[in-house]
Amino acid sequence: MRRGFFARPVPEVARDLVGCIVRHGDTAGVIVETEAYHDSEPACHAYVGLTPRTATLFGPPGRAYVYRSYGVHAMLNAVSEADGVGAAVLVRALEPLAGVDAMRVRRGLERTEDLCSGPGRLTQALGIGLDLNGSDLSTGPIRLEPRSRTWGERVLATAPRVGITKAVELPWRFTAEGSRFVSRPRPRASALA
DNA sequence: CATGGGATTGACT
DNA sequence: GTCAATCCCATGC
Repeated sequence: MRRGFFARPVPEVARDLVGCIVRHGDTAGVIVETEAYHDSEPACHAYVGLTPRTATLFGPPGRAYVYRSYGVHAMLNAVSEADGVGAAVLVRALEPLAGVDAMRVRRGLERTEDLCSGPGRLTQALGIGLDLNGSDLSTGPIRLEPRSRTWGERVLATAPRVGITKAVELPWRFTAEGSRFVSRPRPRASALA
């Protein structure tokens, strides 16, 4: 993925990442769900300003922001917008593409639909840990790759973001409509222009 | 220094 | 449907 891809308004980056590929080691998946976060709205970690926790968010675009959620799960984000702006795209669900057996071992599950259908699940399936916070998404170890040509046919849907208590009205969740690999709750789809 | 609160998940009623 | 696990960090005294 070109580095300039991420230096744009974060809702656009989130929308355009649906259909792209996340690769880590021998595992990979197609992104079917994302959410946008921006320091101007209170659901974003960067809303509180520059702190040790949010330093990666305010850094240059195209890096990974990986943080621990609920003391348990690792969450993968792609830092976006200009250096100095705190914004990122949360990757919420993947359709497994490669290394599916390794994903099953890491997750301790068999059903393909359960391997990567949630932000904490997909990091476990791909073996993505907190040590990758700040790493470059163009060079790896985590890499983001462009959409395949066939993806252009898929319909995109927008919905409110999941699991937040503030700025709940913003339609900044983006999903591949009809995908069985989107996380719960399934969005009530509204077509995106 | 103490406290409260999560960008969730999985197990259980 | 409800609920606990689990821990980092931002905030306030």
